[in-house]
Amino acid sequence: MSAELPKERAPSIRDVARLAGVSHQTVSRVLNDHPSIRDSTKARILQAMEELQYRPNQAARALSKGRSRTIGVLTASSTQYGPARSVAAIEDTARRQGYFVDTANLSVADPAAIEDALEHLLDQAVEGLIIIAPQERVFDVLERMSIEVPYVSLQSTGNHDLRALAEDQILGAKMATRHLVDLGHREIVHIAGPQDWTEAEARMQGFLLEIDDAELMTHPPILGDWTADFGYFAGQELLRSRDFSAVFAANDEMALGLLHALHDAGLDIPGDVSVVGFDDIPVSSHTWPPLTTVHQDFEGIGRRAFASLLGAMGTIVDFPTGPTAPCLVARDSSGPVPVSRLPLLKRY
Amino acid sequence: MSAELPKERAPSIRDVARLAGVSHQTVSRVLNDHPSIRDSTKARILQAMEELQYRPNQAARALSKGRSRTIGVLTASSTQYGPARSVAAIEDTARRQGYFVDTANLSVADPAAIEDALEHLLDQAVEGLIIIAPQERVFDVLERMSIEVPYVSLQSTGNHDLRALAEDQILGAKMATRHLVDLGHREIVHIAGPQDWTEAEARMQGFLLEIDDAELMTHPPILGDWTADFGYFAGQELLRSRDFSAVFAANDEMALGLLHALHDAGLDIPGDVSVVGFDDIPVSSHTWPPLTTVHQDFEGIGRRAFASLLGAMGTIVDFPTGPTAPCLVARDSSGPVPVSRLPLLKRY
DNA sequence: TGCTCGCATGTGCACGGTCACAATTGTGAG
DNA sequence: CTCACAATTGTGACCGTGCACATGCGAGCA
Repeated sequence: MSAELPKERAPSIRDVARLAGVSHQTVSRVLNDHPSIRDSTKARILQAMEELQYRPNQAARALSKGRSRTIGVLTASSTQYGPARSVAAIEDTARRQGYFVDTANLSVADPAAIEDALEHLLDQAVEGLIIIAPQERVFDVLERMSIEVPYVSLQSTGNHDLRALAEDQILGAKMATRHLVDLGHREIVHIAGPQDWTEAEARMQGFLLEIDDAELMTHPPILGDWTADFGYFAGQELLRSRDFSAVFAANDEMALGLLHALHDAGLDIPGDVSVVGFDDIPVSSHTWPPLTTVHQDFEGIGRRAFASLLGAMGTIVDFPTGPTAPCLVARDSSGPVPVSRLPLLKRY
Repeated sequence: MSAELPKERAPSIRDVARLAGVSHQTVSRVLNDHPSIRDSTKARILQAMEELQYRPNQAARALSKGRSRTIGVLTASSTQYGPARSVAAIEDTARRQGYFVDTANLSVADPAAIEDALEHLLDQAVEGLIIIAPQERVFDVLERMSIEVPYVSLQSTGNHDLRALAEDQILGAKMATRHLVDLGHREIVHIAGPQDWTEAEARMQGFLLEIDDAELMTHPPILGDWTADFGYFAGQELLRSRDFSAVFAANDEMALGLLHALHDAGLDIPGDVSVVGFDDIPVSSHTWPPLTTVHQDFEGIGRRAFASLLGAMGTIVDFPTGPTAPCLVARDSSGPVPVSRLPLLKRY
């Protein structure tokens, strides 16, 4: 904690000008590195800035240029590992490009809250929006408010060039499913994410496509809410009502809850049941047993989203946005289908 | 994605004034709800605003008032559950109070990066700073840059009125340790967090205080880095070199890694070894076995930090900041000390 | 030598609010 | 009916930068 008592105004471009013996405009030119300035003048000005600890006033700049150099990030799940990671990457990339990032977090995703959060971001005159709250409702509100700012959704609704992301999700889910099929599993069930999340849908789609490819059948996926609690609940349900030798959960948290339920029932993993998750959150390699999952490049996704937004804002993008294709990380929660599986499961 | 072609300037206070047939100043008064305005006039102006979709320009306001209504959050670990949760709470509270939040994330915590991030925030003319990067280095940089903005650290260095937080950390650690002592454990080891994190220090301190109170002895704590990977490594080390019946890990991730190592060694939890974590991250209730841990009110901490910052910024705080004392959540990873423990452990 | 041209720099205003102060209108007492 | 005084509204300057345009100056060329 600290503060200066005088509370005087910060030095302005004119203060610098006076000290350097030039006009304020010349100082401005230095700030925007205009080509034609004598080197000696420039040096003098830079020194004056240094001396006064000059710091350009963003508000004034925004006012006069009509550009805030700020983007808004609307997130509905900033406490989850993936989104948090992506947001961090967005912030990092944006900062490098001289942009500021304003975040608005949705604790509840009802329309009023969504609108409130968007209003807040718009009040800041953001030049673009990144949405990490892929519920359809958000887009409804976005539509209704007739937002005049370019926006990009991390989860891709398919309208813009982030489509690649959705494809990655499908691919990842196919890889996970294929992995189980290759291990000999024939009765595989899927615990999906919330219906209105594009990611959840893509993963489910990938699962179903692969099941179809392998000419297998499956029960309708259970629709969850991403939480470990739900995974636990789903596990209990599955044990009560279904025959299966493998489960593909749409994210690691649900997979974790599922493991818990299976353990509770005295089942061996992967002896009795194989489990595969999605995301590769940091604890996945230390669950018991360590979780087979699909690794995602959350940071790449974030960078890509920002690049895409810059594009939509009319800026040419010239920095690496390198996304990585998802890859399967086979650990110990998945294994060959047990020969003696059926009698064991029938008990439940 | 969407955009208006005309690209005309947004309506200003003067446009509203013209439409309502008043002076721009009167409009301004409505915006700042000045007391003496005729109701009829006010109504007319409000309607004009509505009609023009008027939105006050924050940049202009900031420029003329010299206040940005923005606070900066510097975080070094925004992808971890606790900090993420606190940041979300800060953002939420700030928004409710009409403040904007600018975040800068430290991917690496070297002085240059810290300085860069701080520069970025100061460029935005933030009125206050919340630091969630409690490494001492950050404060060194803060000192060196002679920041003129009030700041508050989420982890409390003891200089300001967040001291309560540190006390909570100590208390929580004491509760965890006491829990193990009460179960009959006499050889308890501690896996601590990084040395330069105030939280890690507070938890270690709580542990040592309680051990002392119980007139027990302990090995010097192992200094970790908060990650599950480290917890796993630490577990292997402990098994190789120490006798113990219980471990108190400074956070849940490390506790998780530790569980993994213990499982690998074929040990039963809590039959052979009891484990207690700290934080109560959402997956803790679904690890195997479910983890006994200390629940923290991350949101309360965030709110409290913001309130404290407002105080430092000279604003009277009049909203609930309710922090919750930490509480022990006893699950299945801790149990009575095994009678036949010593011979079993000696093997390692 | 006179004129054009490009570089380096200066002048004045606009951006969209707020503030201090002035002007106008309304109200009640004498 | 008049006047003091409060309630309401208006006027103009200013916050810090950037832009459009003007100016001064030296070089190149006929």
